[in-house]
Amino acid sequence: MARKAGRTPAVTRRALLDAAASVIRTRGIAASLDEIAREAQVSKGGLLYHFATKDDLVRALAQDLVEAFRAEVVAAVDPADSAPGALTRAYVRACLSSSHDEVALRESAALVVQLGALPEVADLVRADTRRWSAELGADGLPAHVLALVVAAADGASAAPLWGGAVPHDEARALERQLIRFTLDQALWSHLEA
Amino acid sequence: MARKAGRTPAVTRRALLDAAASVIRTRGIAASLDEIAREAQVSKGGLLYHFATKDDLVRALAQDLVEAFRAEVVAAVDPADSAPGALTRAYVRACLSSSHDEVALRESAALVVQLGALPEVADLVRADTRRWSAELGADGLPAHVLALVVAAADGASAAPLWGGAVPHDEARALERQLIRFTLDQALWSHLEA
DNA sequence: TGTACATCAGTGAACGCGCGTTCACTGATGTAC
DNA sequence: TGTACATCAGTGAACGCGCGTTCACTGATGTAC
Repeated sequence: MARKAGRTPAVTRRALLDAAASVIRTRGIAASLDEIAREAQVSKGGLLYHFATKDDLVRALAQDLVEAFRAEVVAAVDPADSAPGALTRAYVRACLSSSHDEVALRESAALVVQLGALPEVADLVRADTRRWSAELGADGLPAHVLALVVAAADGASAAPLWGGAVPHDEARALERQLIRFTLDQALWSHLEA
Repeated sequence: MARKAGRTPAVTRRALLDAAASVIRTRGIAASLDEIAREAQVSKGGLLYHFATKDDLVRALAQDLVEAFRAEVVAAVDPADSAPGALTRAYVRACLSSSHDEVALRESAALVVQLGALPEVADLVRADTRRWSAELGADGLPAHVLALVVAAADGASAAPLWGGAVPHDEARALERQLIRFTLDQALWSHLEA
C-alpha cells in the first residue's frame, strides 16, 4: 500500500486507466501524463511507477478497452438463442444498445481509434478485428447477410466519431431491424446476388 | 513566385496540404511541422508562411477533406436517376467504391477522425455531419430504410479505422445490396417496425 | 527603356516552453530473528 | 514481543530534448516614373 493508505495498487492502476480514458477522450492523444495523473489523484511519478512509459499506458488502455468490448458482446449473448447468428445478434446488441451507459461504449470506440495513432496499438486492434471476423464468420449466417448486418452495426456505433449522434429510439429500431435480418431466411434469398 | 520559381503559391499550398495528409495518415496527429514541410519540399518557415499555426494547417486540411468527400458524392449522383433516394445511392457508391483510388478515400475518413482531436475540427466535422443528415433526410426514403443503408455505408467506409479491410468484391456486393434496398419498395414494408 | 522601390514567397537559425523521463528520497507494510 | 531490514508504492524536483513559433533576412517578380 504505502504512502496512500486505503487504496491498493490494483485500485490505483485501475484509477489511472480510467483517468487516461477520460482525459484522452476529451483532450485527445496529446493529453499529458500530468493531466492524467492529476485526474487519478496520483503524482506523475506514481503514474510512471505503474506504467514505465506513456506508450505503456496507452497500450494497456487500448487492451483494456478491446477486452471490455468483447466482454460486452459475450454478456449480450442470449443463452436461450441457439439459431444461427446468435453471436452476431449479441454483437448488434452491444453496438446499438444505449441502455447501461448511454454513450460510454461508443465513445470508447472513438477512443480506440484515437489510440490507433500508435503503431503497436494499431496492430493490437487489427488483431482483435481479425478475431472478430473469424468468430462472426463462423456464426452460421450467409456471408452477404453477415456483411450487411455487421457493417450497419459498426456504422451506427462509429457515428460519434464524426459527431453523428444516432437518437435513442432510432438506434432501437435499427437494432430490431438488424436482428430480424439475421433470423428471416426469406429475406436472405431475396437479397442474394 | 519568388525563390522557388516553377511553383506558384497555390501549388505550394496544395503540396503542403497533401503532404500534411500523407504524413499525418502514417505518423498520426503528433507528426511535426518539420516532417510535413520536408515532405512538401518547403522549409518549415515556408510552411508557416502559408499556415500561420499548426492548428491553422490542420483546420484547413480537415475542411479540404470534408469538401473532397462531398464532391465525391456529388460526382457519384446518376443524372438519369430521378427515383427517391438518388443522393443516398450516390452516398453509398462514394463510401463503397474502391474504383478510382483503392483505399485513399477510406483512409481520408480515418484521417478526419484523427484530426477530430482538435475541438475546432470536431465542430467543423459535426456541422458537416448535420448537413448530410439534413440532405439525406430529404432524399425521399422512409426513415428506417435510410438509417439502415447509411449506417451500413458508414460502417464499411469506417472499417479501416479498426483495421478491418473490406475485400473488394465483398464491397461491391454490399454496394449492390444497399442500392437495391433503396429501390425495392416491397422490402420497405417488409421491414417496417 | 532603364532604374528604384515595394511586395510576395519564401529561408534558416534561434528561442523558449511543455512534456516525457530520470532520480534521489520516503513512509507504510511485511518478514526474519 | 520488540527490533532491524527489505520491499512496495509511491513523491516531487530536475533535466533535456523536440517541437511550434518568431524573426531577421533574401531573391525573384511586379509597378511607377
